[in-house]
Amino acid sequence: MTLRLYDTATGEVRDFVPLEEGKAGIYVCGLTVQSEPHVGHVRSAVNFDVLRRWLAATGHDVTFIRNITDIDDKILTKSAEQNRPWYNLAYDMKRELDKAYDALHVLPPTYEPAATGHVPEMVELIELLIERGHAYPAADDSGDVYFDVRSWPAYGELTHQGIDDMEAAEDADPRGKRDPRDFALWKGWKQATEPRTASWRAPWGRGRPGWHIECSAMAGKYLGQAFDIHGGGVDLRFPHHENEQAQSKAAGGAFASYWLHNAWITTSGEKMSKSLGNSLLVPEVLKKVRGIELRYYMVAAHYRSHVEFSFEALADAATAFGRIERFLEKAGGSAEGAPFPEAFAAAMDDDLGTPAAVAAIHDAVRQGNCQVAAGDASGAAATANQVRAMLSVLGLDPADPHWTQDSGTGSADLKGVVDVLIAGLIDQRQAARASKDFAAADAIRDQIAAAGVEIEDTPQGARWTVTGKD
RNA sequence: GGUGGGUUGGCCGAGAGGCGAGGCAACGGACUGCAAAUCCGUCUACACGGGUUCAAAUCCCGUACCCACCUCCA
Repeated sequence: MTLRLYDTATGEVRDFVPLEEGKAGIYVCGLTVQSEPHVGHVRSAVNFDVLRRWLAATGHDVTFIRNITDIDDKILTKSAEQNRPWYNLAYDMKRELDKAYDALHVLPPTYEPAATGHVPEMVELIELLIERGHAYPAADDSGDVYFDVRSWPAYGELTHQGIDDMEAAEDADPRGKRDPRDFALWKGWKQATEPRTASWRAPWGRGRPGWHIECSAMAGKYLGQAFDIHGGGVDLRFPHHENEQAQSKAAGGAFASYWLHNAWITTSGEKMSKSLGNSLLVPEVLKKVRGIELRYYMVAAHYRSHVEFSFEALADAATAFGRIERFLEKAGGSAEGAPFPEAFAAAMDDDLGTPAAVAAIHDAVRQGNCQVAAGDASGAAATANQVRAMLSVLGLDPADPHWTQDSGTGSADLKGVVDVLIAGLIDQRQAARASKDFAAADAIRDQIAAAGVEIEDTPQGARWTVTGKD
């Protein structure tokens, strides 16, 4: 069984054949750090995190690059409004983003290049494009440099569009451009309105890079002129990815073999976006559910499906995930070395079919619960190992230290203390039940429940878990 | 105007010609002192109108509605 991926460039599911066997190079467009991340942003990160984990789990040595765009128009505008340096705003937002990724257990990339750290590479790439006749300095004295779309016949191939069918931007300022669709590789420094710190020296005068050239330069630097997978949100297909590909190919590289695009999380039917102001910020959502539950909610839908966000559906997902957690608490098991059930591997290989993969997990949980009920402890533990192996691929193993450490230092000590206290109450309740004083037994159960601890009666006696909910 | 995606049960959400995804909720049963948890069962849906086929949620034609992109965007 080989991994098959839906390549948006060709519009079909294709076998994944890496350029170099056993390795995978992935470039994912990260964020422009101009405001706090919302759940849509982390969905994208989670989707590609799952891709990366599955590739690693199936024996690939993965190089995963996710960039940070830390200079652009919006960052400059916002920082001016807030009366602080642009790099301070970008850095603050970058830290917020890291927190959100961490809360969802999105693994850190192999490397996370920032645009401002790669201006020389971008300048070099632009020079090459000018040499090759695919770019030109603006005819006016703006200091801009544009990509010449008419010089690149394949322009539009990624998104299957003809240049002449594209609407030119209504607000496009044609000054200096040969074609209104030409896009900026370099933006000349506007001395009147922009800080000098946001400009760099270049053969065409001071300025800063355009958005698209950043990714071409950074992908080329860290993954080479040809690499395996390029990912991002669907809205980046055009213009961003189209332009990236045009630049990199015009410069002589093969660029990405596969293009993967994840769909939206919408709210009230519309795309969540900074400009629409309908964003659900990650910390807000995490007040209602744990990070692992939010991640489960995202993974339970296919990455190419639109998800209409609702707190109701999120609560359902949290309940469903609770089933899995309860089973693992009962059955134990370790995370090491369990093989993936065939249904799970087949689902993941089929264009990362996480919904079917989650269904395979639930099937295993049901089987494991039956083993627990039948008193088959070793069978249940073996099933639990499988469940944990599957969950790990999705970044959802509740026993992963990443998820267990966040209850604070000393929680292990605390658990020992609570265990003694609860055990005393459970003994009292058992005594009451033995003497058929059920009113007293139920009173104890209610008392414990009020503290957020749930009692489960089993043939081996009562066991307790902290639900944290009432 | 061009390009891409969608419409599935009470809800979320898979599937892509036959073999009832999965979860949540609800109801019934087993278990339990009663519950909870767990297990078993019930609820047979695919926007609309045609067509192809032994067989269509799936393919074809048409219609309606929704969303995204066309140079800020995960």
